[in-house]
Order: sequence, then structure tokens, then C-alpha cells
Amino acid sequence: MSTRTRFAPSPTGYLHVGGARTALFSWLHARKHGGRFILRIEDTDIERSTIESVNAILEGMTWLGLEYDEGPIYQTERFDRYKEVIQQLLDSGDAYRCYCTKEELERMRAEQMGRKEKPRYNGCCRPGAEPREGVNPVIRFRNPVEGAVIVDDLVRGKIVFNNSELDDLIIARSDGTPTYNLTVVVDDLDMGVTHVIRGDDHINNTPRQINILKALGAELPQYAHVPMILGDDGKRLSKRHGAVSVMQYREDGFLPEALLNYLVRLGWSYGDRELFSLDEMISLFDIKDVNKAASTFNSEKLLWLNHQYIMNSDPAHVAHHLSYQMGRLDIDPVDGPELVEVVKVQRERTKTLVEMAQNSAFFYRDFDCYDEKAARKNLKPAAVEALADMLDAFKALPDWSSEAIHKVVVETAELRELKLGKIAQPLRVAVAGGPVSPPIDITLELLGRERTVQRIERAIAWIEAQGTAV
RNA sequence: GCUCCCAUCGUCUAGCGGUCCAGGACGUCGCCCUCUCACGGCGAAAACAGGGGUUCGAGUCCCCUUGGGAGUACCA
Repeated sequence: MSTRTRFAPSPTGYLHVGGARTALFSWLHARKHGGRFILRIEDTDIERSTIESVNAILEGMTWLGLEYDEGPIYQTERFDRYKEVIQQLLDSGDAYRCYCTKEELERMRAEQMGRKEKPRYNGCCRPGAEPREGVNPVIRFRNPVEGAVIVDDLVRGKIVFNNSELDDLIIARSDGTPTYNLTVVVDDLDMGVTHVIRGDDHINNTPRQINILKALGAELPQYAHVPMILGDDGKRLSKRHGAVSVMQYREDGFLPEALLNYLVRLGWSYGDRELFSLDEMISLFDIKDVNKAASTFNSEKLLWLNHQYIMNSDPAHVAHHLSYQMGRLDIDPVDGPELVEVVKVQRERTKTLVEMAQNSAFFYRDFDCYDEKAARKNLKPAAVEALADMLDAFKALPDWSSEAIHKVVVETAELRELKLGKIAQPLRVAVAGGPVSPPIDITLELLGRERTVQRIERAIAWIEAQGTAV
């Protein structure tokens, strides 16, 4: 049977990095084995599910490039099928109606906890209960009492659960809607899922699901429970830890492939390798090699990876993503140099696209004011002469190239008997507004003669104005 | 409480009984390069949670302790 995997989020929020990694593992497994990857939306909890969340998840998957072969399949559209299976279970005696009220169940739990027992349903309606006035029954699965369920997990190995530890779980609420453990089983079965790859917070659900599958006479899929991702404090990753939404990483200037690369290395490795292209991930990844222990999300390393991808990816590709950030700054790339050229000169000095956009804004529009510290240090009266020299030279330059510009800067330094830094830095602040930019000759070449001239004039005027103001 | 899971540098990890006075990466700290910021190069500090076994030999296998995590819903 050909491999079929799925990612089945419940739409109660955005796609977070933990879910994204589970989806990635599942996607990789399908791709590696030439199988199919299914997206299923588990929206049976109508109270908590929202269409916004569905869209956010879809958007996240798209940005990451985790394309699905089937779906999205919505569970809310499959209620008839679930009802059919529930009826089947009822008919075969593997399920029964339970008339206990929520209040009774709560009391039962409280008493059990008081006796330091594991809280579980006591099975009072199991032998068959009489309908009660005013009580809409729930339907429970009749879990085997004897024996044990052995989960042969691809990442955990064998896990044994005694049936005596399990109780009769509810598969249909009193309003008739199916619950999670039932829908997962039916869906995975109907969709022919061969490998259930999911977070290890589902381990405890697995034996129950296996029992239902067995009652249905179905063949079991392979299970792989991947460890969770923790925040810096060792607790399960959540909003408290900062950016957890996949789309927030786009906002923060990350390349999707950098995030993917970071995620795949969290709980998985291939020797000493750190960098993996998508194709390499597909060929090298093996779900069996995934670690058992939970791992902590480390933003610093993600930043490093992002920088690696910014530096080593095709500049045109980076430029494409950079344009999004430029848009957020209200910059239209037609107002300055080609974005690709900007990427080429900025990529080794910025770790995120946000940073790159901010540090490159001066190529496209005038800045409002100088960086205070840099101006104080570099835009001093002593710099005026050299700036004026270069201004004249630049105006007269027949050829506006970095080589010619470089020559002017060097010659001015020699003429004024100053170190290159004493010349280049004031010039840099004058044209870029701050102390950081690519090499000055390249910066000016990209900026263009017109803007260079204007900005040097502006700087000279500014310095002189400072002098008279004090 | 009960059930299940986990445990190598601060973090991600290599290690699948001897080749480990434990290797790589991020980060940190030095030095070099340098017109700024970076890139890059070189180097340093930094870990087998503890205790019992098994074995000629244990980071690697078993048990216990400790510490973490998950589940324990008419949520998923």
C-alpha cells in the first residue's frame, strides 16, 4: 500500500511552529516514500473553531511550501459518516448509551481523586441503562477490560497500556456530535492513512483509538509520536515565549526555507550537517531517526540559519521576499536600485529581511535625520573640506562606477593626509544617515550620482548650520 | 494522585559496549582581517543528572532515585 500521511490541526488559532514541524515531518515522510500528504481540518469543536484560524493555517502551510495532495478535508462535512460508524458500533455492541449527567460524572471524578485513584468512568451504564427522563444520552465506546494494547511507535518503540487503565470514552456527545477520538479513527481509516505522525501529546489517546479501530475490524496504521517543542523556560511552547506563529516569522523577516531547516533539525539530525535543502531533507530524513526527547526552541540559531539562507540563496529569490518587507516600509523599489543588487551588497550584513529593508531604505528615499551618535562623531567641521573635495570630484566624474568612486575617496584621503576611515565614515553618514552601510564605493554606485551629490550637499549644509547654531 | 513518556556542553545534537581524557553547530569569550557594520579565518571555555547492577570493559544495556514533560473533558 502506498504511503499516506496527514496533518490534522484543529482550527483554534494560527499555525504555530510546533504544528509546522509536525506537518513538515509528515510531509517529508510522504514525499520521501512517493506517497500522498493530506490536510484535514479537525473542526468538530464548533465552539472553538473559527474560519479565521482555518485561513491562518492554510496561509502558513502555503508560505512554508508544504503543499498537500488532498484536502483540506473538513470534519464538520463528514458528520453523516461518523453517525454511520457510531450506529455500526452501537449495533455490534461495541458502544452503548450512557445516561449519566455531567454533574454525576464530575462528582464521580472528585470522589476518585479524593481516594487518589485515576479518575475514570465507572461503567455504570455499561450493562445497559434505562433511558432517563430529560437526559439525552452520550454514546460510549465499550473498551475491552482485559488484556493490553501495544503501540509499536516508530519513534518511541513499544509502549504498553493495560486495558484496565482505560475507561469507556465518549464517542458521541449528548447532542449527537462525534468526539475527537472517534473522528480521527474514522478519518484515518477512510482516508487510508498509513502513518499517523503527530505530537506526543497524543500518545495517551493512541490505545483508545487502536481499540476502536480493532472493534471496526480495521488494519492499524503505523504511529510516530514526535516530541514537543519547548520554550526557553522548559515549558511547552506558547504565546508567552514570543513568536510562535509561523506567519510571524514572515513578518519578522525570515525566509521560509530557513524556518523549515531550523525545524527539521529540532529533534532530528544527519551526522554533523546543519544545512539541508528541501530535496536533501526529503532524501535524508527518516521518521525513525527522530529523537524522543523534547527540544527547546532557540531563536539565535534560527537567526543564524536565516542569515545563511540570505547569504547563500539566489539573490533574486531573496529579493522577492525582500520586496514584501519593502512594502511594509512603504517603499516602492522603482524609486531606487534594483532589489537584487541591494540583496547582493547587503546579504552578508543582515540576518533578517526586516533588517535588510531598514538598512536599505536610504537607497530609495531620503532619511529624516542623521543617526545622532554617528553624526556627532563624523559630521564635524573638520570633515567639510574633504566632503567638499569629493563633492566636486563626484560631479566631474565621467564614469559613475565603484572603481572610479573608490579612486576619488582614496585620493581625497591622500590629499588631506587622512586615514581612509576618516574620509569614508563621514561620507557614509552623509549618504546613508547612519554608521552602517556596504563598502562606501559600492554604496555610492548603487545610490547614484544624483542622490550622492544631494546628500553630500545636505551634509555640508547641516554641519555648517550646527556651527552657527551653537 | 494515577497512567504514559523523556534525560550528553547554556541550546540543537553526534555517539547505536571498546576507536570518547566525548565530536559538530548556535551562542559566548579571545586573536587576525578591515573605510563602518558584517563576512571570513584561527583559537578557548563549556556536557554524559545521581546511585546501584550486568560486563574483561558502559555515555551506550537493566533497575532505582531525582528532575522534566504529556494525558487524566460531552477540547482536539
